[in-house]
Amino acid sequence: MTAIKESSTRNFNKQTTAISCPVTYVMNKIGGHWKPIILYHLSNGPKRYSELKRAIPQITEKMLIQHLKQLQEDDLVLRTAEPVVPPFVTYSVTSAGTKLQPVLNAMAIWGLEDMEQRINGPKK
Amino acid sequence: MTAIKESSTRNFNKQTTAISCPVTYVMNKIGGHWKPIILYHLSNGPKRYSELKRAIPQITEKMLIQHLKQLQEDDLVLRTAEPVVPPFVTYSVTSAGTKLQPVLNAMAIWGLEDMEQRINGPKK
DNA sequence: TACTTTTATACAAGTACTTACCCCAAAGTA
DNA sequence: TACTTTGGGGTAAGTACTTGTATAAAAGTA
Repeated sequence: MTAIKESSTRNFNKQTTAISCPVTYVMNKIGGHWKPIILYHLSNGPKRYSELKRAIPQITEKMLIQHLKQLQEDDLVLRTAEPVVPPFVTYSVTSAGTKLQPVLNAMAIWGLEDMEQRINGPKK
Repeated sequence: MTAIKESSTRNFNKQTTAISCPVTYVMNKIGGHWKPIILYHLSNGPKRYSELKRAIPQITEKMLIQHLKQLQEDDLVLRTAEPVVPPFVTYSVTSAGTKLQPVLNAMAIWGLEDMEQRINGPKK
């Protein structure tokens, strides 16, 4: 997960901004190219690690695991492992993750509308 | 604005994901640590470049200009320059930027609630 | 003349994020 | 024995994002 240099200006800004700006706080949790997609695939119900991997073919395993871990730390996703061999691990969204869905939907709606206007021009 | 390597896998993923995932599309527009803050300061009315700079002391001029440019390209912010010396430049939000405000608010509300729960624990 | 103000631009260096590739355990199966 | 399956871990390299510092133009002012 590549260590972060605590003392960097960048990191300091990130920390302090996240505290004073709730929007940045949210973006730190769902930013990056893969997290919204993972959350989307999990929103239809729990999925196994390998199902996610198949559902998102472009993602590398490294990225998938890394983001799943971060989403766990942020309490948006729950990991359930059964101690069998081969392993059986299931991921699902938590209640906090569920409450986030309307926000993601609102973003999606704006995004779709914006894309459309950019293609067709503003409607009369 | 540091050139982007068109052929990189990363850039390819970014492009294709933005097309198929409207949430990522939105995040590409308002992601980064400074854009939401700039939009917030502009939401209360137009501001001059130097006013923004004073309002956000931690930001470097480089970052401020860069993000303002990107916001212009994304049609979220409007730049109005009067041809005088010294320059007089005003920034304001466009209609697309205004329509984005409710989304930002929804994010802020979720963020505040999430922060609170994380501090006080879940309420009964 | 020298210095200030405003709105930037250019270049280099530092830091973070992503990708690519190789490795592992333990049980089941051919 | 050799190979497959599942859910990962580790390291290095490539790419993007942020910061830091220097510089500019043209008018006004000390």
